[in-house]
Amino acid sequence: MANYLNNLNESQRAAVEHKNGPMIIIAGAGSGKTRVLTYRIAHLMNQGVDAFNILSLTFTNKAAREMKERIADVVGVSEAKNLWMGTFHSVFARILRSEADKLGFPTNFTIYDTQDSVRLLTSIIKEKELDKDRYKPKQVLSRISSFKNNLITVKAYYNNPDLMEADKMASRAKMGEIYAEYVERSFKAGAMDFDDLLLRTNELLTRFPEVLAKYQNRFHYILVDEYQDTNHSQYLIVRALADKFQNICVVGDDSQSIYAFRGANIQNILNFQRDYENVNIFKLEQNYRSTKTIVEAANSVIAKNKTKLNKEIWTANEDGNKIKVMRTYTEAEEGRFVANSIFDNKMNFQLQNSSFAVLYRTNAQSRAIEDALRKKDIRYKIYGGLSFYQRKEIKDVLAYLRLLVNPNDEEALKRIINYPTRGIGTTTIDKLIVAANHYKKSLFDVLMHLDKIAININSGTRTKLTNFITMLQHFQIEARSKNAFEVAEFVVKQTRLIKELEKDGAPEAVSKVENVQELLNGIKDFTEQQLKTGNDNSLAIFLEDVALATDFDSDKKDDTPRVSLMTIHLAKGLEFPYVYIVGLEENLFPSAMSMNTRSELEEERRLFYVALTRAEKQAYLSYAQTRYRWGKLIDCEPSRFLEEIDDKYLEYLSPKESAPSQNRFLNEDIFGSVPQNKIRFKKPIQRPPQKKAPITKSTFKPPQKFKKVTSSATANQNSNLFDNSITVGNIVEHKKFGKGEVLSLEGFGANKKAEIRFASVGTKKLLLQFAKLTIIG
DNA sequence: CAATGATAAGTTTTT
DNA sequence: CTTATCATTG
Repeated sequence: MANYLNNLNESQRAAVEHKNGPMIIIAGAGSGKTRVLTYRIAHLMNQGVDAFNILSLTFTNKAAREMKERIADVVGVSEAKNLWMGTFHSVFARILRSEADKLGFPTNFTIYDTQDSVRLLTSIIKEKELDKDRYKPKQVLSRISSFKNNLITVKAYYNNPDLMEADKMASRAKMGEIYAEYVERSFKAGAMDFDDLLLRTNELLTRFPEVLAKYQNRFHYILVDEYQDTNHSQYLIVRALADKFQNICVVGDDSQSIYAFRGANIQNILNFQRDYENVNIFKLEQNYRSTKTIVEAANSVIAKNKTKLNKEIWTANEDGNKIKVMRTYTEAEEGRFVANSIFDNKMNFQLQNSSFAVLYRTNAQSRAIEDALRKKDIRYKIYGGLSFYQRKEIKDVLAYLRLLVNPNDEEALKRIINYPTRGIGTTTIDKLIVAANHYKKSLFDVLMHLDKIAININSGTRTKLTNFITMLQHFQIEARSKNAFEVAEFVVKQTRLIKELEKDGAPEAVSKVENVQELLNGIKDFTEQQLKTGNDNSLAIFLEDVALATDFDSDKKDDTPRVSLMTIHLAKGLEFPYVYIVGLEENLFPSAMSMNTRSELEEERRLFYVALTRAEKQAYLSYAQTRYRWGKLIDCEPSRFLEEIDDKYLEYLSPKESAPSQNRFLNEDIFGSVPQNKIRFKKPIQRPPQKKAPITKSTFKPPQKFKKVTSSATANQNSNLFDNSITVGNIVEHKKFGKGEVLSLEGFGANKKAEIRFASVGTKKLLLQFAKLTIIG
């Protein structure tokens, strides 16, 4: 079985065979990094290292699972099972569970997700009667998060005049107070947020030398993937654990560091050689994934960054096609371009949907793509966005389960104390919170001892609260004799949650019911799985998996090949033959929020680099000249990244410069079923510089067929663009507002608005493209 | 206290 | 445009 080494090139093999001492593998995009990592682990095991002594930290749980499978192919399933493998968060959550008592946490501590954290902060800010516009819960959370990621505890915060000064300057002087209360409250609730999982691990390892020694001795070999995306807290954990044996292997690519916004510190990888002695450096510079064009184009982009390690990514692959650039007038057209192009490629080259990925900067962009794909009957799957477990109906059910596992879980309790409605309103809940804070007890404790505390609640409400508690206790008793699935089923039945949803009657309620049912199925699967593997099938583990699940983990058994839609962040580590990167516009990509500093911009550029290097055969870049933002049409400029790619790698599918109005029809023809390669432009068609000519009736008359489409505004959002028949003085009729007189017109094209005085509702400004107006005089 | 409708605010990126 | 929060009424 040792022949796996023959599958490696020289530098890969050297990295796999290096056994002891600190080592860093600088692995360029597509250089076979995962393969090296898996083979290295398998190789260690083949050389007699016990699986129990290997800790491997990956970026997603899915990556861990897949690596385990591949290792199992080499060393056998039963051996591979014993490996410690997973994300930082999941591995250390597991360790924290077994050591929780030392830190004063219950073994069944809850993991707060972002939403829970935000809710708790909202509550705290309200209780302290602070201005919630000044203290925006989300911003406060990200500040606290950065404290935690840098191991700044509440105490450390108060010992740091600079930090306090900074908050004062930002007129958030009470930041420390909020931070303290937040920590106190989550502790009381027996809950850790995402950052706590790392911070508390650090606390555990620092405060308890015997615990540190235990895990140091357990993990003889430590491997960290995506090292460029580790934050300070993670860095310290790794350092502490590796301190004894120094068998630390980190893998990463500084060019793919894209998580600075959540505390990732690119210096971790840049300084690795300074942090450890006698570091062995391995560079994987040969790209096996992409064509020469793609590799070199990506190189030409990343070369613009100043902060980076020296490496030269090259490939022996064929040149391949040029990267195709498409400009469209609207985002809807951009979607259609993508859908049609995928369709054509599928037909021309007999490809499956799974060969394609559409990557975007923000989740909101998926909509236009989805619409277009649906119209073409192309199956797709969206990764990320609102994940299944974040949906309201799911979180509600989960809240009940969370409460069974950890009654002190404040956020879960607040969530369901009045859902389904049982007559316990905000006034009562506020009173309970005040009491809980006063007695320094959890909400649940207060509820349990209502009769023993001073609280002003009338007898009717008191009964309701007692009933609620009785119900919970009932659930707890059931939970003792039932498995996770049975409990969940019982809870859903008893609370009539599904009935509640059904009586709602809204169209989306149906899918909510389905979702709850699917959750139950999921728990059933989980229970059976756990039973089979002999693992603990407790609800606690299920809830932990749910809280830490990366979206990729929830792969449903569904073998229909689908086009993948995801943000570029989620695409890291993946590869697809055909990749469409959409929305290449200034303020979108690079994001408007990330253009203030050089380092932010460099991160955006790395993001673009990551996107580009996902492609194996063919990359497409597209941008729209207008885009809807909050319902308003805005003009867009092409992204600077388009300019940054050496022109020799690009091929423009649309004329580089031309009036949008004329171009629109050209594009419309391209969208037809004509095979694409017949109408490609070899060179950008140069047109006289004619920037954004306002579209007015006098410039041209649209062909008849477009006019016809206009009648249905939903079919083509720009439809009324060409409907210029309305003039000042017209009497028009509106479906809802009735008759009115057109007072004035403003704006052009899709932005064209009319001010109309209606007899019924007075004067209103309406966007012509949406308002369905009939001219009656 | 609950249900309904009005208004405001918000989109980077995620464990 | 969508979601969350607020204000009003029953």
